[in-house]
Amino acid sequence: MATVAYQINKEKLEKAAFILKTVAHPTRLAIVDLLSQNEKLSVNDICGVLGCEQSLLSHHLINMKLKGILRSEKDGLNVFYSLKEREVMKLIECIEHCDCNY
Amino acid sequence: MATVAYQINKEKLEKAAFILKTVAHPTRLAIVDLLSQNEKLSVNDICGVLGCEQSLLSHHLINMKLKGILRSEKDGLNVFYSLKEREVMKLIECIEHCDCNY
DNA sequence: TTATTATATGAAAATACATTCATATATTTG
DNA sequence: CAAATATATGAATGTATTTTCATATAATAA
Repeated sequence: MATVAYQINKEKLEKAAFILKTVAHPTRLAIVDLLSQNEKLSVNDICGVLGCEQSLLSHHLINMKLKGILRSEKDGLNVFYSLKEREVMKLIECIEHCDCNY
Repeated sequence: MATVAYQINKEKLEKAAFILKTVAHPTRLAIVDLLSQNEKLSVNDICGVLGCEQSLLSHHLINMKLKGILRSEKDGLNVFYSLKEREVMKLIECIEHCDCNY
């Protein structure tokens, strides 16, 4: 075996995997996509557009917020979510250029 | 609720999620990273570098190959894997610029 | 103050994914 | 051909993630 130079930061990869995992779900990707096109949206807005069950959507949103991808602000009855980490938008674009099997 | 323009291709997002999921794992990310720095490596090479159990590594590699991210070629006793879809390298870089919670 | 609406919460059930282990196959070497 | 080496396979197990459901909370409106 050739000696393989390997200087990858293991922590870095674990962090990357952690974030990727959060986004690697059709509904959550759709949320990112939606929020990249709309400054902020209420849970209900998103619910309506995605046709996702309210409680399930809440779980997703809270999870994404917890992981630092989204932020939220309350306004009366509504809670508006927005992209906190706009970098993740690029993931979708990046993947689009892939020519993997599906 | 404001009418939200939503013209996202659902299929596109499902495909993206599918690929992201494949890569969203520390070991598999490390494999991508390794193979972005080395044209091709045998299972054994990777095993040695990552300190990953052979059978588990095989599972990962075959899975990634199945999903079109890697390719493999046999040479005697060895099987060499290489990146088929080099675009995925960019995912790691992209994520690095994120400032999410971890 | 009761009803309504929007969102969150938590536990349970369902599903998917990762890991291990024992073993198979295929190739090379003595 | 037997032994050794590299890789693959598949079933069993363990673990994590997703979904559902019933219900709670909080804000507003009647």
